Amino acid sequence: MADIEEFVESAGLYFERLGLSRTAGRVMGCLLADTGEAVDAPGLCARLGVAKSSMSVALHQLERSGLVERYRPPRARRDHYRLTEDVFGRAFRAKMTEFAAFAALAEQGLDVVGDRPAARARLEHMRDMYAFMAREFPRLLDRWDAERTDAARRPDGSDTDGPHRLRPPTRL
Amino acid sequence: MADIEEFVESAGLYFERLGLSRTAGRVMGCLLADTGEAVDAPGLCARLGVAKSSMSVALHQLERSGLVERYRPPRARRDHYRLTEDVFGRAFRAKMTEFAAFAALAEQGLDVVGDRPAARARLEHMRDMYAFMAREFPRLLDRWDAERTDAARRPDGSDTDGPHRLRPPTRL
DNA sequence: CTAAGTGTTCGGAACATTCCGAACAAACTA
DNA sequence: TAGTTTGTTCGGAATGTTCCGAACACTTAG
Repeated sequence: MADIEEFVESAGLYFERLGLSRTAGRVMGCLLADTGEAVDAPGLCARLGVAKSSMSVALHQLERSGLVERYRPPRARRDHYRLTEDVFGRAFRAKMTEFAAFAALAEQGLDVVGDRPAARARLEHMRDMYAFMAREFPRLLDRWDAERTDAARRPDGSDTDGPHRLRPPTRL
Repeated sequence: MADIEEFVESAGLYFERLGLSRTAGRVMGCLLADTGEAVDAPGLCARLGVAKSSMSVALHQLERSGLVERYRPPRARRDHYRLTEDVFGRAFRAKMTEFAAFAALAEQGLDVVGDRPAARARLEHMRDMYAFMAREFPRLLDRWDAERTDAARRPDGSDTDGPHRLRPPTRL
């Protein structure tokens, strides 16, 4: 423990379960804890010991899922990469679309199931529950943002609870 | 479209993205839309065309994740399987543990990262946000249950909105 | 006690995915 | 424009996963 290498590897595992590739997860680990703000592809290749082709697809993956953005510093020859402004908000929003997808799956089931009442009730329950979650989850995000800025306005700790009040609202 | 076979296959894909195996996902599709309440392993094997060994591990997977439960009807020789009482609630709760896991990952990062302020702020943000979600998500489930039973008490449509009021609260 | 039936475990085959190195395309410099 | 650097794409090797069939426990009926 207490080893950065292990953290990067753990991040690889964790983000892999989210549907990314292993190396993409390791890149996330590097961007989160190890490297500074501005990294380039060759640096990440050397850091993780992977070919630049693998790094290319991994970075594309991260870019398309909105977790990482690419930018070109003025007068620079190569692209640089950094975490998106609101990485975790995007990750949560991805979860939300997952909920919507399951609601759609239930809808598809309702289209093909006959009139057996038990199955219909089951699928309607599934559809409504996932739709409810897809609808309410963004509001949870809003609440998080609200409490966060609220804690920033009163950094004396006068708000009630939650660990999120302990820090200023640094826009990571 | 409008084909049960396609729905079962879609369910296989969708639940596969949740970490289950493909056949386990197909079994979920069958239990959701196709088969009746009580199915046995040989029936599912014939229905999906898989070996009974694969079905055994798939059903174990579903049982350990709490989506399916096994029971033995009185005087029956073989086990039967059905969806858990609160399948989707359990699925959501699994998501919640995923949030907690990511909070723990951030904590691990805080243990190994030095005192670079940017990285610390990033990881603290990550930890607090995921902890917030892990904490608040169950309350969303509670709200769902509350509105659902509320809609059941007043099935005249006097509650405001949401598709969940359209059905009686059949405990699937 | 014997035999039939049910469920699990294991080794190997089939399958899909990931990754690397090399070839390719594109952009910038001189 | 020629040459260099950066980034992407592609075929093949390697890795990991899933599935099947067979062998193995365990239970129950007769």
